Amino acid sequence: MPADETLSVLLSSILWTINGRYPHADLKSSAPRTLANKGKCAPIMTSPPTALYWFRQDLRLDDLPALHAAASTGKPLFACYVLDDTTPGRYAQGAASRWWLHHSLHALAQAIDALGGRLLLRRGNSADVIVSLVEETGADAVFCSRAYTPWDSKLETTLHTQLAEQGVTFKRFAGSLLFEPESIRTGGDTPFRVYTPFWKSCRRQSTPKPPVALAEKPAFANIAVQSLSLDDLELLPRQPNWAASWPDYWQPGSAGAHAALSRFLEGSIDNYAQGRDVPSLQATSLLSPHLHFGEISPRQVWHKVIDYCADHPQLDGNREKFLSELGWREFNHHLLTHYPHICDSPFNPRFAEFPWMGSEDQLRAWQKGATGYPIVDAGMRQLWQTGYMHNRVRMICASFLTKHLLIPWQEGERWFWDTLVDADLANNLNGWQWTAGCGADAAPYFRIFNPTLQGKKFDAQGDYVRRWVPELARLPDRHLHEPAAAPPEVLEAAGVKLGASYPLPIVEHRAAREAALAAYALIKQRE
DNA sequence: TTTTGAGTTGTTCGA
DNA sequence: GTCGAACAACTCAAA
Repeated sequence: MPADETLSVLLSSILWTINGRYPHADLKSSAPRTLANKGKCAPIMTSPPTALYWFRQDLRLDDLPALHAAASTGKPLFACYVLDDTTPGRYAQGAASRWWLHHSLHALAQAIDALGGRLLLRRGNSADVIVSLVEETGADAVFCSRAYTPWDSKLETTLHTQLAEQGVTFKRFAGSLLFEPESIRTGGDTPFRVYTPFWKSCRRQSTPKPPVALAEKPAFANIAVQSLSLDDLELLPRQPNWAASWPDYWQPGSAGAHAALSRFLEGSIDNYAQGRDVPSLQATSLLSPHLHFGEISPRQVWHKVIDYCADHPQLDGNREKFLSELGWREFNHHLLTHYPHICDSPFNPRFAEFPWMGSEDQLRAWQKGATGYPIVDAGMRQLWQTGYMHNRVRMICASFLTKHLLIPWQEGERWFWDTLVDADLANNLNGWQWTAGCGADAAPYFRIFNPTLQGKKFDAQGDYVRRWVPELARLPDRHLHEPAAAPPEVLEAAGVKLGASYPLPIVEHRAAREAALAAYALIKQRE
C-alpha cells in the first residue's frame, strides 16, 4: 500500500481522538486489494476501537437489528459492502440483479451520506476483504445480518472463527425473515416439508415483532479508508445496455420499496386474491426485488399490511392471501436452510433418474420467446425486456420448459437467475422444483399446464400478449392464444405469417403432454 | 404405533 | 357451455 495511505489513516485517527469528528478525505480508490497485505497495515493501537457494519442482503437503515446493535455500541462505525465474485458456487448475482444492486447501493450510500457516514465498497473474496477491513479500520467487532444460502452460512462460520483468532467479535443478527428457519419445527421435531402446516405453525407461534426505526444515529467514523467507486464494481451492463428502460419500471432502494408497498395497499390489495392471477393487471405488490435486497424488511411489510387492513375489515381475505405469499418466501428459505442439496439436486430424490431431454434449439427458442405459444412468449419477452415476469406466467413458462420440452429445470432456473431483477436463490430453486414436480409439496405430476388454456383463462382480453408479442396484436381475441389454429384469412387480415412473422408451435401440446406423462410414469416404475 | 385428513396455482372427458 | 368426476397414489403432520 502507498505510504501516504498509512499516514492519512494515522493522521485521521489522531484527529479523531482529538475532535471526535473529522471529515473524511475523498480518496480515489485504485488498488483496494493491495490493502489486504497483512502486517503492512497494522491497526493503530492507540486509537479507540471501532465497529464495522457489513451490509449484505439488508440494504436499508430501518428495522435492521444488526445495525441497531452496532450503533448502540457507541463506537465509531464503518459501513461496507463487498462484491464477491470469487466465492465458488452460486454466490455471485446474475446480470439483471447486478443492475438492481448498483442502484440499490447508490440509494444506500446516499442515505448513509445523509447521516454523515460513508459506504465503503470493495471487491474480492468476502472473508479476505472483511479481515482486511478490520485491520484497516481498527474494528474490534463486525456486525451483519444473517443470509441463508449454503455459501453465506459457510462464510459466516469462517469469519466467526477467523476473527475470533484476532480477538475480534463477529456478531450476526436476524433481520431478513419473519421466522428463523430453526425456530419452526413439526411436532416430531423435524423441519416442515409441506407448506400449509408450516405456515399454520408460523401463524400459531407468534406475531412478528413490530419494526423499529433506527433509535440512535450511528456515529459513523470519519477516518479515511479506501473505497472503490460504485462504477468500479462494474455492475451495470455496457454494450449493449439492455437495461436502459428499466428505471421506467423500477426504483431500487428503500424509498422505492416503501413507495411500492404504499401503491399496492392503496391501489391493489382490495382485489389481490383474484387480480394476482391476471398478468395484464398491476395487481401484485412488485416487492420481490426490494425484499430480496433487504431494502424493506418483511416485518415492515407485514405490519404495514396489518395496520392498513385494520381500517378496512372487508380486506381480510385479500390480506391473508398476501401474507401467505410472504409465507411462501419464509417456507422457501426454510427449505434451502434445511435441505441445501436442492441447489443442484431435486428435493425428491426419485427425480435424479428423470429422463430429461430436449434440445439446445428448443432452449434458445424458449429463452427468446419464440415457442409459438403466445402466453409463454409474452412472459419470456417481458422477462428479457424488464427483468421481471408475472408470477402466473412464471409458472406457465416453467411448466412449458420442464414438461412440454422436458428440459431440466436447472436450465430454466439458471436463465431466471440471470435475467430476473428479483432473482433469489431460495425462491427460484423452490419455484422451479415445485413446477417441475420434483420439489417439496409439489403438485401431482399430471397437472401439466395447457399454455393455450392458461392464456385464455388469465389473459382473456389478450392485453398481456398484445403488449409483449405485438406481431399478434391484430388477431381477434378468440384466436390470439392459438394462432396456429386460426383460419388463414384471419391470419392474413391480422398480418400474421406463421413461421415467418411469428413461429409455429415448437411442440404440439397433446403429444408433449403424453410424452411428459410417459416420462413421469418411467420414474414411478423405477422406484 | 397407527390412523386420519389433507395437500398453492390443473386438464380432460363425458354427460 | 357448463359441471362434476377422474386422474394415482403418496407423503406429510398431527391426533
